[in-house]
Amino acid sequence: MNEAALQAIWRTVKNIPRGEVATYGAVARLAGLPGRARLVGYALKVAPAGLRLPWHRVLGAGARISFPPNSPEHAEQSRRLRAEGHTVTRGRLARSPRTRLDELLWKP
DNA sequence: GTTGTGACATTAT
DNA sequence: CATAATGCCACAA
Repeated sequence: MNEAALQAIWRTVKNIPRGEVATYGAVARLAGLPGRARLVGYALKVAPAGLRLPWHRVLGAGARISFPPNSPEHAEQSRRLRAEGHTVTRGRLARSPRTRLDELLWKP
């Protein structure tokens, strides 16, 4: 197992502020694990509930929700994102054409 | 050991 | 828009 990496990922996700979001790739980079986006998905999957991670703020490339549409997880993530002021359309965060994705992403 | 799968990303068709 | 090819790697079988 790789406890250190998981810890780094969990710590990073925990630091994403309310109203901000980050991609799996970005979280991996910020955690010092460039190129290991898949590990982030795994880390979130196995994260202890007690950590209270804001997992809903982690999106796929293009600000897309990485759960199948109509899945309970997808619904839950959408709900939480909307609760933080975002507009979710067809599984993605709404962004006007002029607003680049970078503007929505968490930049520490 | 190998193989298939997956909360992924990027680039190229 | 959709696929495919790579790269990545933990895990289960």
